[in-house]
Amino acid sequence: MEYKEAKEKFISTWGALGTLWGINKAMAQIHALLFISPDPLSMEEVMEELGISRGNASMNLRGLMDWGIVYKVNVPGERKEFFASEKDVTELARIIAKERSRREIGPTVRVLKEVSSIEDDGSKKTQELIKKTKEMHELVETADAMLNRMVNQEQNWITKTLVKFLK
Amino acid sequence: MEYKEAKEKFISTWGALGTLWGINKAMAQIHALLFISPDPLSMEEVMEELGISRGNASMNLRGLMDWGIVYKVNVPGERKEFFASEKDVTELARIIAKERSRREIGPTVRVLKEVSSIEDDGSKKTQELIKKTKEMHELVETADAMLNRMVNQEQNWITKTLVKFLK
DNA sequence: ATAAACTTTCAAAAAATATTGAAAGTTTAA
DNA sequence: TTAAACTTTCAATATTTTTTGAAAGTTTAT
Repeated sequence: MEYKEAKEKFISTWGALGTLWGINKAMAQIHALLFISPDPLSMEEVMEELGISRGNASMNLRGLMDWGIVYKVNVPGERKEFFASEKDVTELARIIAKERSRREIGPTVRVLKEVSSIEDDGSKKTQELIKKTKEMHELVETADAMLNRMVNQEQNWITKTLVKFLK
Repeated sequence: MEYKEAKEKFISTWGALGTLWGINKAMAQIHALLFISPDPLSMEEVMEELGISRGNASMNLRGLMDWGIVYKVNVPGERKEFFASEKDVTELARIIAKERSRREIGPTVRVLKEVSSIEDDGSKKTQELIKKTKEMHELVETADAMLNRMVNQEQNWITKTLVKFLK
């Protein structure tokens, strides 16, 4: 396997994984392409490399910028815009974890909290609803907090400690 | 908010979250319904509660059984089949983490390993591809291992330790 | 102020995914 | 063995999501 094949394999695999995670194929592939590109790419180059339309490239590049994992880069002497991906994988993980937490977990936790706080009318089904949503609330909150801590501040201590157990 | 509203809110929120995670709406909603139901439900009851067709209920119940989070339950004196969800949230988390790891992370890790092992021809772009896929490989593997450890064996020790930091 | 170079927007089209419902299949009781 | 009770399958349909491409918008150079 040489460069071209490897690159295509990486891009398509990343795209497929993205799909499973609710990120559309084009967006995941654009990210993959920029991630392995040594230099920033223009929209034209992205379209060309991935065989996608101008509109698609434009919208998904903006999507990636909204996620905070792709930046516009100014190339001196060039009029058009160039794009580059965050290259530090740990920073990438930090951003993704944070954004997913904010966009998905947050709203869910709020509903779970709300539902688990309804008045107990004494019926079996109400009690079951309260009990289960309370448990779920606790689980989701704990998992979310762990994830955030892990990719954030206490990163080093926790990573080091956990790594001992993983070896 | 009383029972009916709370229940509907929980089911629809869980369904929406499922969608974001690549699980279809019906499947996530069936799970939510069974999860808060004090007793096992028949296919008929599931169809009725969620307003979905027989075929849809059948296929998605099977899907949930493939994930290992829903079981058939035999109700004495009844001919039809009844279904119940795994009720322990930590067990639920364990099963989901394990299955996602097996189905999604595994194949991705394999490709990353393969791509990062191509021969270095000395070119800048090949070197960047190797470097980036190696880093990504390491990150994904570490995250996956952490997740698995966390929901598995060393669960207690790690949870206790982390919880100190979360407080 | 003009026009060339470039980007964004968005309605329409295409593609992917989920759902239906009825026919085929299976199991159970008598 | 028959038929009723129930479940599964799958082609057709509906829905949702993604993509396109051309018109509208913006920026820059002169």
